[in-house]
Amino acid sequence: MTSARRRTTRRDDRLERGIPEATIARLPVYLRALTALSERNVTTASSEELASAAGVNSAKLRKDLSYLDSYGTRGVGYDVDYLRFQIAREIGLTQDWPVAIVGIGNLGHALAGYSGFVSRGFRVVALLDIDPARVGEQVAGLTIRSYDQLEEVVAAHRVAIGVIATPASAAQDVCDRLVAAGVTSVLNFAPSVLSVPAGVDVRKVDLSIEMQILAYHEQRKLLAADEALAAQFAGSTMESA
Amino acid sequence: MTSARRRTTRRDDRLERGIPEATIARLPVYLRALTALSERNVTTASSEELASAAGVNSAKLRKDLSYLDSYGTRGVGYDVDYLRFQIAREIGLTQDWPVAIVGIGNLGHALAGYSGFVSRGFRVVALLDIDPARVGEQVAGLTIRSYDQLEEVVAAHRVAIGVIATPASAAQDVCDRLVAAGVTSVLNFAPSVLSVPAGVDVRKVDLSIEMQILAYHEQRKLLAADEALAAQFAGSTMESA
DNA sequence: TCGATTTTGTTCTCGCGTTCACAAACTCAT
DNA sequence: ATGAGTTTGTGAACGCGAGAACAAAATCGA
Repeated sequence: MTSARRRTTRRDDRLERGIPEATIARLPVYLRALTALSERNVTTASSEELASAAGVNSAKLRKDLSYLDSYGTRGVGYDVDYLRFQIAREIGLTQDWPVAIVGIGNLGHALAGYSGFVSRGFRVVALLDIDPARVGEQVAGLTIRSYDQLEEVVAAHRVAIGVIATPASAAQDVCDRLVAAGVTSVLNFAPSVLSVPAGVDVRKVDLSIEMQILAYHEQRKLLAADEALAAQFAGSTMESA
Repeated sequence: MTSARRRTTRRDDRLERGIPEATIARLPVYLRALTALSERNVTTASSEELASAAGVNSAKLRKDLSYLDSYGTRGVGYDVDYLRFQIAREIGLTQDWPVAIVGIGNLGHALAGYSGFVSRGFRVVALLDIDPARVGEQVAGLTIRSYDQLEEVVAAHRVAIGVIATPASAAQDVCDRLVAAGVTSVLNFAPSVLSVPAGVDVRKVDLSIEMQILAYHEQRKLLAADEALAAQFAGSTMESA
C-alpha cells in the first residue's frame, strides 16, 4: 500500500467529497495574500511566508493546499502566480458571476460600490429597491430598478447569487422571490433567519452580532481586571479560591 | 458523586473557563429571537420554539443556555423577558459601549447609521476620516472629525471598541493607533490581516470572502449538474465510476 | 396525593478541524 | 554523483462542538 500508488488520485477524491468547509473559508485569504505578493513581484513563497501573510499557522496552510492538487515543490515552496491561478479556479473566480442586490439603502449603496466584488469575478448587474422614490436613481454606474422587476432581471442576466440588504421584515419575502426566480445562493445582510429549500445556500453577515461578540470579551476583560484588583487588596489569604 | 451536590456551582465554572466561543456567537441570535417574541407579547417559550425561531437545533440551544445559569423550568419552558435580560447581561449589553468608526466612506456611512448598533448598548461617539474634505461633514447626527484627533477622542469617551472601515492599505496603521490609544477590541471591515498585541481582540468582516464561498458552492452545483447530464448520455456502463 | 405528561438539563458518542512531527522530495555546492 | 540543507505533504493524536438520548423536575387533572 505504501509503494503501490493508488489509482484514485486526490483530485478524484476532491470531486467526490469536496473540500472541507473550513478550508474553503480560508482559500480567499490565501488568494489575497498571493495577490499582494505577486504585486510586489515575489515569484516564490514558502508555506511559512504565505501563512504569516495570511495570518494562519503554516501546517494548516499546507494541509489546506493539499486538498487541491499538490502545487508546491519540496525544498522550494510555492510558485506564487501558479498557485494563485489554481486557487482562483478552484473557488470559481475564473468565471463571471452576475449578482443582484436588493435593498439600496445605506448598506446597499456601499455594497454596490464595493471594489472587492468587481475585482474578483463578481459583477453587479442589478440594483433593486421597493421605494418608488429611489427607482431610477444612479448608483455606482447602475440605475436602481423596481422590486417588481426582480424575476425579469434574474432571468435575463442568469443571476445565481443574490444579495439581500433590506430591513429584516422584508428579507424572507425577498429571499423567496429570489429563489423562485432561480437564484441558488443568497448573501443575507438583514438580521433575520432565512428559510430556504434544499439546494440553496445562504450565508449571513451580521454586523451587530460581531459587535456583540466583541462586547462579551470586552466585559470579561473588565471582570478579570476587577478580580485582579480585588485580589490585590484582599491579600494572600484567598489564593485557593 | 451523583447524589452529593458539588459545592462549585456552574456559575463559578463559567467565570473561570468562560463560555465556548461557538455558544457566544449564537447568544445574540437567541437574543434577537427573544426580542421578537417579546414584541408579540409571548411570555413563555419552549426550547423547541426558541430554537426554530433562531434557526438552530433545540438540543444545541438547551446546551448553550445551560452554560449560563439554568433559567428554564422543566415542563414549562423559558420566561421570555427574564431569559432575554439574562442573555443581554451575559453578553454585556446592559452597559454602554462607546464606539469609534474610522474611515467614513460608503461603508462607514452605512455603519454610522446602522440601527442595530444603537439599539443594543452600542453608542457611536465619533466618526474619523483622514480626508480633510470630509472633516466637518454631518453623518447620522455626528460631525466627522480629523484622523489626527483619534487619540484624543478615544481617551475622552473611553472608547474600548474601534471599527475600521478604511481601505486595506490604511488598516494596520489605524489599528496600531487605536490600540496605542487604549482600544482593546477591533472590528475590521478592511480586507487585510491585522496584527495586534495579546489581550486585544480582533474580528473581521469580509464581504468579498463570503461571496467567494458562495461562488465555490455555486460552481460545485454546476459541476454536479454537468456530471448528471453526462451520466445520462453515457448510459449505465459507468455506474461504478 | 399520585400518576401522566411535558420539557429541561446533562451525559455520551461521534465527527471534524487543528496541530505536531516526520518522512519524502527537491536544490545546491562541492 | 553525493551529502547537507530545506521545505512540502501527510499520518496520527488531540480537543472541541454537534446531536441523540435519557433522567430529573415541574405542571396538571383527578
